[in-house]
Amino acid sequence: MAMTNAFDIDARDPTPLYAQLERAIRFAIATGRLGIGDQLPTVRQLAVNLRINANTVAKVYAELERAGVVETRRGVGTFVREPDSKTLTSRRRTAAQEQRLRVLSERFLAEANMLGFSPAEVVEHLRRRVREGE
Amino acid sequence: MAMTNAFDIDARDPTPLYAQLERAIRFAIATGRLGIGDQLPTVRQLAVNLRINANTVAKVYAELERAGVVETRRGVGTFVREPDSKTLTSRRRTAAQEQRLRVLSERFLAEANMLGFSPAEVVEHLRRRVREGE
DNA sequence: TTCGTTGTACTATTGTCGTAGTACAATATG
DNA sequence: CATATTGTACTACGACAATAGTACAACGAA
Repeated sequence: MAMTNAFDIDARDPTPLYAQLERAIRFAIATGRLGIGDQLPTVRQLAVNLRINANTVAKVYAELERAGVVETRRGVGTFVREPDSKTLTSRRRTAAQEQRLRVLSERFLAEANMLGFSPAEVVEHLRRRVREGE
Repeated sequence: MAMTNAFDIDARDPTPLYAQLERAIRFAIATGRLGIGDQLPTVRQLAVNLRINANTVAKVYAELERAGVVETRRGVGTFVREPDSKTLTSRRRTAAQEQRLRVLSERFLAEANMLGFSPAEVVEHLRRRVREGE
């Protein structure tokens, strides 16, 4: 059972809860903390854990279902789906994307720095979290 | 002329515009793109540039003023203030900041993932950058 | 079959976000 | 002085976010 639950949600963050949760779940899958076939918490259970409304969780699950990230079966649960072949192949690596990653990274490091984290600390933080799921 | 180009905000991002703009301005100051005493664009001008409502810009300026980041003078403009001494010293490491870093990390990795970069690739990219930057 | 669980689908309510428009106060400039 | 510019304050409106509550549909298991 994938019971490392409680995704990172911050009600004080101005980003909508549903957006935070969707990111957190995709993050968990991308880092391997949630593997293919793993069951996600039930709508009601996760709502209780995160102290948010069940409707919000249901909205996220429905969106992830629509995106093909998870598969939901009534009366059973919600499970991580195998990545679609299209999702994997339709991504060319271009110089423009490298550039955008650099910009993204710079902004990320700067924002973390505003929170009082040094670049080295941030890298270490990320390294640990990405490692968690393998 | 102060700031020619606009700040980086995205209406498609679920994060509220005012939050994006506030972050962008703080970011510009933190990275030195906006120096102490520099004038920010006027409320109306920035609204036109970013194609958002003037009220939204005004809300951000008011918040930054309240936070002591900028100084506003009617009929004149809005200017970057000198950092308050308290602002510098009161940066203790708290659990809330750790939580914010986690949320920030997830947003970052999610965005990078949409560019086609896996979490492991992103971490490696960052690791190299940080090492080079020093 | 019955029962409980899970996802889904509604209604209703509250608060926030963003826009549009107007008016006003303070300042610089001619 | 008058005028334009800048920030501020306010109303109103539509859309969305989040909540609470209820009911229903599909499935597994007893």
